[in-house]
Amino acid sequence: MARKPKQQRSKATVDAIVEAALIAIAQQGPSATTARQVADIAGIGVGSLYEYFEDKDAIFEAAGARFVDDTVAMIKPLIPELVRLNIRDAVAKLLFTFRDFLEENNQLYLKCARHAFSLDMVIYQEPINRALMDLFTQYLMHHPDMLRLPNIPALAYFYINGGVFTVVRHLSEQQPTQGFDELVTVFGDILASYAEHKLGLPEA
Amino acid sequence: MARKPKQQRSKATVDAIVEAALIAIAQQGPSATTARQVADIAGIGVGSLYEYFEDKDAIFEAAGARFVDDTVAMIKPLIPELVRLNIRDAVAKLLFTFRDFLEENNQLYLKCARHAFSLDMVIYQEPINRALMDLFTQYLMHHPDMLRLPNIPALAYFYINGGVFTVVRHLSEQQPTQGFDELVTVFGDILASYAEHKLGLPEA
DNA sequence: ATGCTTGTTCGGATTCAATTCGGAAATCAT
DNA sequence: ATGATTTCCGAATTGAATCCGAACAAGCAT
Repeated sequence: MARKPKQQRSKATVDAIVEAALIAIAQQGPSATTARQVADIAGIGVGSLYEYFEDKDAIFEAAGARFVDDTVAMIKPLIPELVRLNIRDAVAKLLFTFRDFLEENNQLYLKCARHAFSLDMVIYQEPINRALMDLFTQYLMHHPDMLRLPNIPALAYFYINGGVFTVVRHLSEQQPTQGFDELVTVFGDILASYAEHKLGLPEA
Repeated sequence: MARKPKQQRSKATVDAIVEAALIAIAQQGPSATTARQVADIAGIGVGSLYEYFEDKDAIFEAAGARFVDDTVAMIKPLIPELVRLNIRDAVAKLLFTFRDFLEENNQLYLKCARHAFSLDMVIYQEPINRALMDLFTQYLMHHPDMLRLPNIPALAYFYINGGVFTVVRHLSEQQPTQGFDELVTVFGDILASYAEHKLGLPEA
């Protein structure tokens, strides 16, 4: 970004640009949105875009960062509560909250997330994965039996990466083959089965 | 523009364009590759690109289609063999074969796959999912006990979508947190645990 | 308030990639 | 081998991305 916004006025401009980028991405995806469109939506001149952003990609990265930060901010406060639930309930609570979050603002974030899984973009989502990994870890700490599970890192890797992608894809589906509820059940069952099968029959 | 190649000569040109597109995408991703680069790699003039493709996106779609067809062609013949194995072995065999396939040609396909998970592109990958779904279904048919499993469609949806994404992401990882082998083990265990937990203790 | 410095906005000018198109070259059919 | 068809191409056009210096606004003394 060429400059740092010093005054309140320019902070608002940067903010308007990021918001506009999210709207444009949701509407048409990043590759189809032009700089002029973003400027128009933000209600500013084209040239102003480049005062605070190196190029179009930098704008999209900032928009992605906004999404990621909001997502993390949604997950973090849930952790203390989720950690006390059994696996199925924790998974269900998390997924329903996540869905509601993605559906907000007329699916603004869901429609953006559709474009976020190019593995080049995915690095910017790392904070989300870290937050979920944190949740996973803290859950294990509150259920020490589960620390005996084999392959915990690989399990978490698959569950988190595969889970986020699958949920976003399912919610984006035009005509889903099955309901979200069934998916939530399976998500919970898979993890619970793994734990119960590998350990014995714990879990209240 | 958008003509059909009639002669052998032009078929070769179209082929060269598709190959060139795959190479370019692997190197820099679609949004960073220019029409001129593709033409240069293919060893043809820029204008020739537009004889058989509407625009740059159409070229990328064709490249994607090539990848998808090759992938399906890799999966299909495996099915009869996989269907006779126990879950863990079947999953392992499939994943190792899939990895080798992605690693071919100096990771050409792996490096392309990195860019294929934007959910706009993902529709073109549907044949891959169908092939995997077919494998899943036929596996169940050969192990009829498993037909009693609850939520099979949702299970398959999560397992296939999440699995493909996770594998490609892991293989693309610069410095993986865990080995591919651990991931394969978890993939097998997760599915086997679900089956064994839900049914009783089947599976040889 | 006034003058000065710094921060901000903007749109015309520039640059570069995508796409078009008409003519030249190759292939085909007779 | 000649006319018809197919293919190839690169110069010209188009449009989006980016730059930049003039014009405007805010901060801050005095």
